[in-house]
Amino acid sequence: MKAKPARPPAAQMPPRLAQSAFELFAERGFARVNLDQIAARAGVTKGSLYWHYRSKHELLLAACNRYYQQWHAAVQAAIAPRPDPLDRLRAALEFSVHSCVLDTQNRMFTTSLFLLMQEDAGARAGWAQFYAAVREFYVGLVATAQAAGRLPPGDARRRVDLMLEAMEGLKLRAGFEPQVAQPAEQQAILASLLGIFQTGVPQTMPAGMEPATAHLHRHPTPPGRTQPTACTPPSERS
Amino acid sequence: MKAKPARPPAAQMPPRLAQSAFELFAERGFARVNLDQIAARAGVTKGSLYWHYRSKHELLLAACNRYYQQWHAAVQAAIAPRPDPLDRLRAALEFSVHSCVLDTQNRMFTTSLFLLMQEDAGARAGWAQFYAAVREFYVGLVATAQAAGRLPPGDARRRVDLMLEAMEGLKLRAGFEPQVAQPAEQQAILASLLGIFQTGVPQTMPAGMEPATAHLHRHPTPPGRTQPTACTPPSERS
DNA sequence: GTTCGACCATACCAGTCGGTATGGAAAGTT
DNA sequence: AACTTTCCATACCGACTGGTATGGTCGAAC
Repeated sequence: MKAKPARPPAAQMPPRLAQSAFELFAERGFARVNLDQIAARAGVTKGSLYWHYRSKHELLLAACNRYYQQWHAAVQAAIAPRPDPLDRLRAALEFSVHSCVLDTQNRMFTTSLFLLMQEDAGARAGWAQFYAAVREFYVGLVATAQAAGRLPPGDARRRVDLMLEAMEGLKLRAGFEPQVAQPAEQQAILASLLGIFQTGVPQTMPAGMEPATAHLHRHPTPPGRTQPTACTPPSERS
Repeated sequence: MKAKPARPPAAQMPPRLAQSAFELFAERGFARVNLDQIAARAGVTKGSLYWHYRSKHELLLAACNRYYQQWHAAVQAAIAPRPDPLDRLRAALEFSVHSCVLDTQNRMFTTSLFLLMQEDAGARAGWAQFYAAVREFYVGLVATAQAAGRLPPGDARRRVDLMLEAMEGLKLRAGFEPQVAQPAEQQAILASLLGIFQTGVPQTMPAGMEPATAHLHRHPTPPGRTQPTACTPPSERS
């Protein structure tokens, strides 16, 4: 029996702190987390934190690494059991959509990180490296599926870029339109994303080939409601 | 000659404060702007600011309205001279891509706003209203072009959603991959976005129809570099 | 057992920021 | 002119935060 708690080996302190930082940043955002909270969750105090990390900013970069590693492990696990190339792509997309739409920690952390990127070159570089890795991952999936004849040929990299942009935008949209989290909507979004790869070269329609039924399709939005009312102007006081 | 500066009419004070807030939020982000700076840019002091606005948060909503109005005016001006439906859509997309990729104020402001949305229902509701207005605007453009036979038929709303998500993701990506701001790249991205609307119903390719030339398409990424190295772990100190 | 360095806690500092209290000037009303 | 309302400036408070100074503890080497 050991009377004293026997403090944990110091070697695992940096990862523990990084994990605490990641969790808290993901829960409240970078600006709303202070160092005392991060240290407390890791079981130490701020003084110890500063022994392992130079600043709050350095802790953020460590938290980014946790995020990268966790994403990579999760998506690899999601596609591992699938042998078919198109199935692997679909599984990866399904996992990504699901996590973008439901995982609020993911949303909060990346949003917070994007804000910091605006003024922090280190965070920019780190994310750019992560994005490049994700892109290569998806390009590999798409190219394999194309080579296997499960997808029509086309510029895989450019389509992956479009898909990843839509994925990131979807994550933001899920923050204020929660209905995209419904299973049916998720499936429809997944189909849209998959459609990016399933289409051939887009056929451009020249001017002048107006169909006879054109007059049947009416402008679906009443012209009077086109102005964005936005939120109510808060300038008037009671 | 008037000796005194003759203070401006109070009626225009709320818009001036909202504009100052918008500019500063767009330059530095919500958390890094204080009320003294906002008041100073509007030519008053914090005490006066609090006469017109109840809190920093209320000022944020007012700044949102400025953003909404400015976006709407700018995009309307961009498409006004175009009579052809497809041209109007293209012009709107070109304007949006251009502003997403180059306008760092736009990027900073919306990113900051997205972070606040995570915990502020008011900001969420305001943005949702703005997003709905933008979506209806684009759905109108697309439906008109479809009715005129300049675009193939298809679910306009769902395609607009996909396009808007990609647009928002593009804005984020432009923050850490500045090469997307190059004109040629902008054009390519514009083509990708337009392609969302120019494609018909995506043709699903069933399994087993492997083309004879499948072995010619090689995996374009060397398999050894698939692992994301991410940023260097900052846990080790010198 | 002494020493030394890695590791951690306590206390504290210097600065910042949102928000308030208060009084005075300008403009309108009677 | 006297009075009220609207609008704005000054001064200030209280809470919080990133970062530091300093001293203590524990284990291992000698």
